[in-house]
Amino acid sequence: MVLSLLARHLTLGTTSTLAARVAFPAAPSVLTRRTFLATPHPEFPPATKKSDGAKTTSKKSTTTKTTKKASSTKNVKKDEKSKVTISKKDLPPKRPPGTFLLFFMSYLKSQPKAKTMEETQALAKRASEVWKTYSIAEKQPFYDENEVLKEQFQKERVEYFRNTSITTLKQINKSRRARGKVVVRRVTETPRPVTAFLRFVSDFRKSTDGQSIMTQTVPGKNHNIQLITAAGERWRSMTAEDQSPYFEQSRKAREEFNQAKQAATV
DNA sequence: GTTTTCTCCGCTCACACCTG
DNA sequence: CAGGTGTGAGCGGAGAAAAC
Repeated sequence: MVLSLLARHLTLGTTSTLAARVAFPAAPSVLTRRTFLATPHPEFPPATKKSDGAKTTSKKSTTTKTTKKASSTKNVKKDEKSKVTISKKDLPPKRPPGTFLLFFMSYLKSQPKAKTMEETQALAKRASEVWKTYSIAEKQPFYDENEVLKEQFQKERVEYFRNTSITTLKQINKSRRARGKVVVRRVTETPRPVTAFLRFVSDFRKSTDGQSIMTQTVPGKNHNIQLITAAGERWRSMTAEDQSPYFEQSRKAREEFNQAKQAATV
């Protein structure tokens, strides 16, 4: 299992061929590779998520949850004031169907229509069986189609966030939260400038100390957490003089960011 | 709601700082 | 004072279509 995950990662870095994708079907493409904070976070966690302790899980902490809930209630009045009617065209573009779904749709067209729920389920099962027997060459057209659709989707999404007002997004998210769905997050085209400490973390990562931490194996502890913890200790032990270049860089970046923001609003 | 597979993304951890 | 900003590995789950 661990080996297969490792192999998957190694493969991802160098190839995006169909062969690799078929060998490791769940592997995301290099282009769409995402990091936690590069990705916008939900303003509010999904209602179903719960904390189960300090361990690394996909659950949200309860404290964050309650405070977020409180701020949500606080904003209700504001939302009502700026209420807009949401039509279908205001909704964000839908994700494109995956390779299997593209195959599934074409498979359904080639089969007699299902008359009952049981028949539909049987069709889905048969489709998956057929899909599994397909060779790489036979799957290729579906991967190609999916690539085209994905590219189109990325463009549409950028366009959508560029043209959709905050009021509309708030209205959409209000409805989504009510249904227990994850909120739609605006994709920021110009991320905020990096802080002094984060600039230091980036340098620390490249340093010999940082590199050695990343190659150490401590069971149950993420390399990255070790690295940032060590970076925090180092940061606190640094003199103001040592820290000043980072603060200076941060200050400059912030100035530029603010200037660009001002220029954009004029 | 149910079935299928695949892709994408939310979330976790640590840290400090800054903005709204 | 919450949340966004950077780093990234890795897990879990939502959502995509179609039929009823």
